[in-house]
Amino acid sequence: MTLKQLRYFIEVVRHNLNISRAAQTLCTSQAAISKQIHLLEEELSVQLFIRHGKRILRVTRAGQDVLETAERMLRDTENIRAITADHTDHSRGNLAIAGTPTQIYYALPHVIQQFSASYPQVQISLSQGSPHQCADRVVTGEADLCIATEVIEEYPTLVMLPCHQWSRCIVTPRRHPLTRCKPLTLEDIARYPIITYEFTLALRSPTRVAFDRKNLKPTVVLTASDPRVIKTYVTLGLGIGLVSSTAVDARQDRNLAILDAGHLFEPGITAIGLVRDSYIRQYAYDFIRLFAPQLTREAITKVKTRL
Amino acid sequence: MTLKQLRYFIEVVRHNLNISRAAQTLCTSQAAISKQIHLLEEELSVQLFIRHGKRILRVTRAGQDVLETAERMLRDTENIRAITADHTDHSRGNLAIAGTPTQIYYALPHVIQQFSASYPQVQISLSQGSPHQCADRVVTGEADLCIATEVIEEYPTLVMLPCHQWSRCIVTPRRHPLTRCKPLTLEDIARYPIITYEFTLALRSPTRVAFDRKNLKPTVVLTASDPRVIKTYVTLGLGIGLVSSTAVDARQDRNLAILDAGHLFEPGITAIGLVRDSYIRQYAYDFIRLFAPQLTREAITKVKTRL
DNA sequence: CACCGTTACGGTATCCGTAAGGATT
DNA sequence: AATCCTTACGGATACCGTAACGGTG
Repeated sequence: MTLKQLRYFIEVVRHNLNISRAAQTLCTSQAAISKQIHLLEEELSVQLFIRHGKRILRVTRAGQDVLETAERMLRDTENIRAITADHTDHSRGNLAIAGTPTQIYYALPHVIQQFSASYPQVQISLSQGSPHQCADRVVTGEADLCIATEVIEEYPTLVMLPCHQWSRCIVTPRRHPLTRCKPLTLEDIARYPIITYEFTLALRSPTRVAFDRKNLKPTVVLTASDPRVIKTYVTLGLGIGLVSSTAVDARQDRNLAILDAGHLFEPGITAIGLVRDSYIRQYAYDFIRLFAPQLTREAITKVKTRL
Repeated sequence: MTLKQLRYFIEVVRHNLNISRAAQTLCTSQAAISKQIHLLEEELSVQLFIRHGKRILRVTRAGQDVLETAERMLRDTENIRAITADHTDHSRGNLAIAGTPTQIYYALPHVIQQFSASYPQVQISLSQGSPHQCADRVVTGEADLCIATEVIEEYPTLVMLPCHQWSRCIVTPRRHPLTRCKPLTLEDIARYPIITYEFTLALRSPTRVAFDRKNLKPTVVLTASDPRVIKTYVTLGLGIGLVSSTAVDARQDRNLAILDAGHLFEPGITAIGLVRDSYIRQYAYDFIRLFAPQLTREAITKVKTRL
């Protein structure tokens, strides 16, 4: 059993059981991968794949179980690299962050500015996506951490650290009838077409629950994951926006009216996601502390080692 | 980075930084190990060892951190082997149990008899030692599980599953004056020289606490980890024995008087120890259930994944 | 002097890439 | 017909064991 064999196995599974494609990303030949996997299967005397002739159809049960452990081993090789990199040079390295657009555009710029000042040698890479896409990137190792606008619990290897609460608000064109509703109620809101995030009105989401409780069925005319998109279409008069308060700013959004809706919906929670087994470099701890001061190194280790 | 390199590194550390001895257990040459470790250090661009000329003095801090992760990786290779073995043949394999003499001689025989009847193809190996030695064997991977007479919390990778409570008793030669003390008190016991386990009267142990509370300072004339040894010397009149009730049997120990002391000391707890990350084979789960029926597969996984 | 780690060297085994073969969609 | 996995083969590479070298206690 070699790391290479496990690596190949994992990459084939990740490429939908296509050895040829896996070979491309691994910079080797199909034959090499095929051979190594056969050797692995021989050594373990287990079929990892169910084959039909010369096609790989799916992963066996044994293969599934092996896969989980192999993935941890691969993560551990990355951990070892991170450990040694940390020991040779604290201040140099990469930090890949996956975040939702709200975080990337509104919460992070200030944090990253500060961080970059103290760690000019650390290359930061940002990628944006839905909360689940972000979580995915962390689990697969493409990102070191994710910052999402909700707590994701589907992944056993992912640890979510709650950071901040955030409330929701309604944005409308200026002089919109809603601006005269004081206090603002759910009934008022439900009267107008809504533009909001993809998952805001998903089943059992806090907002959906709030409307359901009053038997209101608001219409959603448009969804987007980027609050700037939402605000643009609100300006065009397509509907009213239901977004996070972090995504609005009275000065920047002068062409919009901002109506606080914190009293109408349960607050949301921003959380940082990490892979449980992953080694966190010193500067990553520092980054997290800039984002959420209560998350000290000790606090994080505690959450990571317990459940 | 290869598994071989990590394996070599770990084994050198385990052999007190002696490459030559490590080479023996690894069935290879000193030169091979030396080279691979240098290659590893080069790839990671980190010194794993502090050397003085051609002596290896100690492990660097970086080396320590790498070691921990490397050990998990090695454990994971064992896990993969166990996984695949489980899928090819549920009923064949090894089960290495480390236990204290009390468990090995008194609690386990019946369990192992039953187990062996349902899994005749599983080779059981028993090793005995002090609770800490047993825990050590599990942590280093020499044993799959340990059964100890106390809960050991020093090892972060070790998960202890409480199984049974046990009480203590006093064994004396027949017609000993103590047999006439009814009810038996701590003061009575403290009047005679005591023969007991090594750690029974350690600081803050339940027994020590009981004596301390009454300001009694019993004398211990002899300690042993094996209750049969203790009983032998009790028979010879050296003193009275303070042992676990599991270690006495009215029929087998006819030449001794057995006095229950459950009302005088806090009960002890028998626990099974497992390495958190380890894959547990089906028959091992079955073995554990034979020993402690409440420890189902689900119960164990729960404890293993949470803290 | 005994022990030990490092370096050098030659043989072997392994692994890769190319290319051909065979199976499936 | 196109795609894809497997097998075969030759060459390059990596690895190991032996042995000599250089430090250390």
